[in-house]
Amino acid sequence: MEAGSSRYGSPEAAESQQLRGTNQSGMRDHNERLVLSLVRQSGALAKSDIARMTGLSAQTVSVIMRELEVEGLLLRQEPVRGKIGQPSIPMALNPEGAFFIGLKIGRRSAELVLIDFLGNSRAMLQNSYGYPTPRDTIDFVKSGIAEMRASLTREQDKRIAGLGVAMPFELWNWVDTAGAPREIMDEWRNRDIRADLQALFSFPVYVQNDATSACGAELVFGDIGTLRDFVYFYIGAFAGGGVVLNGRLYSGPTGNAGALGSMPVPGPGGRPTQLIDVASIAVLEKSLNAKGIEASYLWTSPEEWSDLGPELDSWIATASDALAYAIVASASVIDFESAVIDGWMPPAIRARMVQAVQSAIGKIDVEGLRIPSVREGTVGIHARAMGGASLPLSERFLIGSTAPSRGV
Amino acid sequence: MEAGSSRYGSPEAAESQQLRGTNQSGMRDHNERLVLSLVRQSGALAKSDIARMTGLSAQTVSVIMRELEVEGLLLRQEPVRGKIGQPSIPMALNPEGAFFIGLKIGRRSAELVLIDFLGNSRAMLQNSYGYPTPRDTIDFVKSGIAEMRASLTREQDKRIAGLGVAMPFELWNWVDTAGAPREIMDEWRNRDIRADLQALFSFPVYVQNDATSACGAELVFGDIGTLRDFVYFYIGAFAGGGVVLNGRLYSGPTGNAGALGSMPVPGPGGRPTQLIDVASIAVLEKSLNAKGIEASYLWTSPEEWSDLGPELDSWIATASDALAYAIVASASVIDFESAVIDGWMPPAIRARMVQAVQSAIGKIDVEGLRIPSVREGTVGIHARAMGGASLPLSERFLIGSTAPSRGV
DNA sequence: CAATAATTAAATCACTCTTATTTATTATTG
DNA sequence: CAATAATAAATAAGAGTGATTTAATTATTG
Repeated sequence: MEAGSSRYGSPEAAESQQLRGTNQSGMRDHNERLVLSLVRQSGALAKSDIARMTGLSAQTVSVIMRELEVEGLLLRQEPVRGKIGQPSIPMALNPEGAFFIGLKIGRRSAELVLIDFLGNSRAMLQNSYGYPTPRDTIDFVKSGIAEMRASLTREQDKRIAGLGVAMPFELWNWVDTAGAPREIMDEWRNRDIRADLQALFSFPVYVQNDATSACGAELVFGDIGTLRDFVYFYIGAFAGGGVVLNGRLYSGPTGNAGALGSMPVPGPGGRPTQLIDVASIAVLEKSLNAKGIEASYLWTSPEEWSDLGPELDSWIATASDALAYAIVASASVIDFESAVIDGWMPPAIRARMVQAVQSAIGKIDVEGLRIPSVREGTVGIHARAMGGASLPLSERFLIGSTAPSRGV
Repeated sequence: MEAGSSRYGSPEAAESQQLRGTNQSGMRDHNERLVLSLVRQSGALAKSDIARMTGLSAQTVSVIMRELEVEGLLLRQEPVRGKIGQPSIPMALNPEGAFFIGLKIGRRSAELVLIDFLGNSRAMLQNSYGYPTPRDTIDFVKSGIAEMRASLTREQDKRIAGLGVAMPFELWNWVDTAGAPREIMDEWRNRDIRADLQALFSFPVYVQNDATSACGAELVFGDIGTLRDFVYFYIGAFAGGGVVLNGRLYSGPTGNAGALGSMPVPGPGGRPTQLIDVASIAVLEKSLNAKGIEASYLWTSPEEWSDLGPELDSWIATASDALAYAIVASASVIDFESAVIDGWMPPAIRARMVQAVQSAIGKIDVEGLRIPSVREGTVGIHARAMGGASLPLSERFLIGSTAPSRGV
């Protein structure tokens, strides 16, 4: 069985690759998603605002938004007075409009998160382990989701729109690094985890690369302003990335776009190495362990690391040099506006890394390029699970990138 | 005046960035483009084929294709018999359906090409120079296009759909390399060449990066089979690239996507350098000149280079190492299916380079990546001018990437 | 009260879909 | 080999959907 392309995907992944025609329901669907996307971006918008922004007629927008209000996806806000003319009525997303579940499968732990339509976390569960097994993971999901659903009203439960799973690319190749038995890893390789989970639930189940998911969380829930094209790095036990093009998460033909951990970079002494070998928490842990420093709190308390001394400083330095290099290389493939860095680390450390990366970029020859600005991620440590949850949200309620032309 | 984003673009570039709604004419436009794209890809297709491929109803396809036939864009072929049922009538693109003009502005010469709807070259003009000036370029375009149009019937002339200009990113930064006076280069910087050309013609004028254009030519006219995602390298006086995502040329938010010449790569001795500094014809020329070998025929006869000896061999070796590295780095940003290499060189040399690149990739650590296959470009030396011409074709007749959902 | 802007009802228009029909061809039967 | 059945392509007619246009209503400012 071919791995990869069949690993990631959605219920309809198979047919979506084909070029399809558009009909009226496709047109309406597109316009509805457009309205929801704009309202999400702006907080709240009046129908007349939407009409201006989309070029649709006021009447069309009126019909669409009334329907979205009836469906419980939009909430009427207080009329805005003070301007000439009839006061406008901003429409905001209804937090209770839909719910989404995200699952992150990591090297040391799994996370389940339940979020509402605005991306607020409503419940979160964790499960730690030495290494993940399919059986335990499915048990965790089964009981965890049951517990979460018990906290919802019947009305809310009906509005669960899907489960998104964020997991690493070819997790079964961890044999060496994770200290897991080969037969467990082979189980991961040979099992279709998406299908197994789909069998448990009536809502759709999606699977996506974990770092790509984190990137999706930044896109949908993060504070990115008008940013529409960026490259994203998530520094966890390993390092990975994601790519946003034209306001849309781009996961690539095989779902492995943004495999930035595998980017070749000049290592210590100029010898080429992979980004993941210098810019990951696992490397930091190893260097601490080598000095006899116990560092398991790196995994357990990402909100606050204790004083780490010079090992941390030199890790930040080498990791940032490599990240700077990877950003420049990425910018020569796609002219990203920004590079966003987040990870399983305290915000203060993240801020130091961003600063270090910015100054490291200054030392690289960037002629012929527009260098993306470097910023911190705004979602933080739970970005992967949140990103999993963002997947059904995007699939169901958000718009694709290239706007179909409106015609004249 | 801000350079870059305002440099490249189309007549409607300003508004197209906005998220627009879709209406019926947009839907029809989309479906028409879809039909034309599929017919272009397949050579000729019956209405029933299109209906199956698009998911549109047979009747809808019938109406659309009849109209395209009346407009002279499609040609009815001989009915296909031998299968059960009524014989199908394949519809092919009408070569006379539309005409396009491409202009390449290069370091040593400009090229004008007139192509038909199938991409066949109908006329080609060249203008050599030490360095390009805006005034001479516009004169060349004016007289060249007048000459080309004189060869067309009145009917054909009416079907010219646009002019596409392929020129380097920030051409005015050639001050050092091209030996051109600063004031000429500043003229390039401060002038809006697109507007100047647009003033001369009633059809739309587009401008795009030259290597991106070459990539577009490969996409639209090349023999790429079902390839839908690839990274493209064009090795000319300088080196540049392009990116195709989901079957569509991706030029990026500032039009500088695929600036692969600026990709940092390990140079001779492991010191980081830019791809352009090892993999460009200018570098080859310099190394030949250093040995006292006159090499101006590199520019004048790209179809056949004479015996070049060891300098060529070592150039191919270093260039290929760097290309291999750039391909791996690109693959960690986007999981391209293929890397396509073309350039201003004889096909035999191109073939040697591709082979060398393939074996060089084998020596790089590619864990966690799916390595794209490496292939030769199929358009060849005139890819940039052809790509310019492909720009109005794409804008007017081809489909965007993400298929708008068809709805249920 | 005049001007302005938001909103929406009603009528209209454009485009696709469904259904049914016509036409052309191959496959099968006696 | 002629007659019949099966299959597939193409299209006409009518229904349905959704956006647009037009015009009216409402709420506010100055």
